[in-house]
Amino acid sequence: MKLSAVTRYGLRALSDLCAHEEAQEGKKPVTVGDIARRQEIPPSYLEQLFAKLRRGHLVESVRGAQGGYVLARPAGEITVAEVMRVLGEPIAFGDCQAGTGCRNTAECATYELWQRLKGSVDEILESTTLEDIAKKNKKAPRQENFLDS
Amino acid sequence: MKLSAVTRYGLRALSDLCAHEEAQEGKKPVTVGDIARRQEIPPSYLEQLFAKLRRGHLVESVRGAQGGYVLARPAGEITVAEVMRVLGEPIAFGDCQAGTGCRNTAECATYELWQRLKGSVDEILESTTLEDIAKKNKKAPRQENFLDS
DNA sequence: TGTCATCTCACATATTTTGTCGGCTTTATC
DNA sequence: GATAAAGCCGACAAAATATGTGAGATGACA
Repeated sequence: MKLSAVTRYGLRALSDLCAHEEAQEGKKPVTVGDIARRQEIPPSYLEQLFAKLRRGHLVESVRGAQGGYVLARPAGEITVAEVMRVLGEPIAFGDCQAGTGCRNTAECATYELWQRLKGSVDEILESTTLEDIAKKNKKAPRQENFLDS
Repeated sequence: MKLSAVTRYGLRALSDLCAHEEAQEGKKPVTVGDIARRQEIPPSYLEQLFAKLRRGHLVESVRGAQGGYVLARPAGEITVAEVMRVLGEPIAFGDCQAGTGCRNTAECATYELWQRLKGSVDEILESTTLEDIAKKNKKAPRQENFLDS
C-alpha cells in the first residue's frame, strides 16, 4: 500500500506553487521548469501532471512567455482529498472500494475493516488543505520536533 | 493507493482458516485447496502465500495426507498489522516511510501529513485481530446495516 | 506402495507506473 | 514582426510490480 509518484509529486508541486506564486508582488505564474528544479521532479513528467491539475480546475495556466501556473482557488480551500481525486489516486483498500468488482459486502470478512480504514484516512485527507502543507515550505522553519518512525 | 492481492487474499484466507480449523473436533488442519475453493483464490497462488505465512510463523504446516495448515497462535493474538508485515505489504504513504530514499524529513512539505495518515492507519491495523475479522465468517449473520460508500 | 498434500523454485503474463520525445500553439518582449 | 519563453498534446518507451502457472520433490498416512 503506497501512494503513486503522481500523487507524491503532485502534492509537493502544488505546495511549491502555493509557496512561490505570491512570493513576489501579487500572483505571478510559476513555471513547471522552476518547480521541477526545486522539487527535483522530471520536468516532462511534471508537465503531464499539471495538465491533469488544469483539467481538474485546481490550477489555471497562463500561456506564452512569462507564463506558468497559478492556483485556481485559495490554497486554504483546496483539500488534499480533492487533489488526489483529480490526479486519479484511488483511496481503496479492498476491491469493494475501488470500482472493480466485488459487491459482496454482506459476506466479505474484511469489508468492515476496509471501511474503517478508508473512513479514517478520508477524514484526514478532507480536512487538510494545501495551505496547511505549504506553510512548511513558506517559512522553512527547520524545527526539530519530529517523531522518528 | 491500494492494497495488493497478496494482502487481500491473505487476510481472507487466514480468516477462513480461523473459521474452519476448529469447526470439527479440536484443531484440524485445513488444506490450501479447500480455502482456495471457498474463497475463490487461484490455488497455486494461495500456496505461495501460505509459504510466506509459514516462514513468518503465523501458521504451521502439517505435511502429508490429511495435512494442511493451522494457525500458529490463537486468532485473537494475531493482528492484521502483523499479517501485513509478514506478507510484505508496505504501509507507506511517502518515500520516507518506505525504506527507499528521502530522509529529508525537515524540509519535505508532505512529511507531517504522511505521518498522520500512517499513524491513523497503524492504530486500526494493530488493534484488529484475525478473530475480529473471522467472526463474520463464522456466523454468517447476513446483516444489512452497512454504510454504502 | 499409492495417494494426498505441502514445499520449492523457476518461469510466464499482464498491468501499471514512470518517464521521454517531438512538434505544435500561444504570448510577452525586443 | 521576429524571437524566445512557455504551455499543450499525443504517442511511445522503459521499468517495475503484481499476478499467476507448472513441474517436480518431499513427507506422511493408510
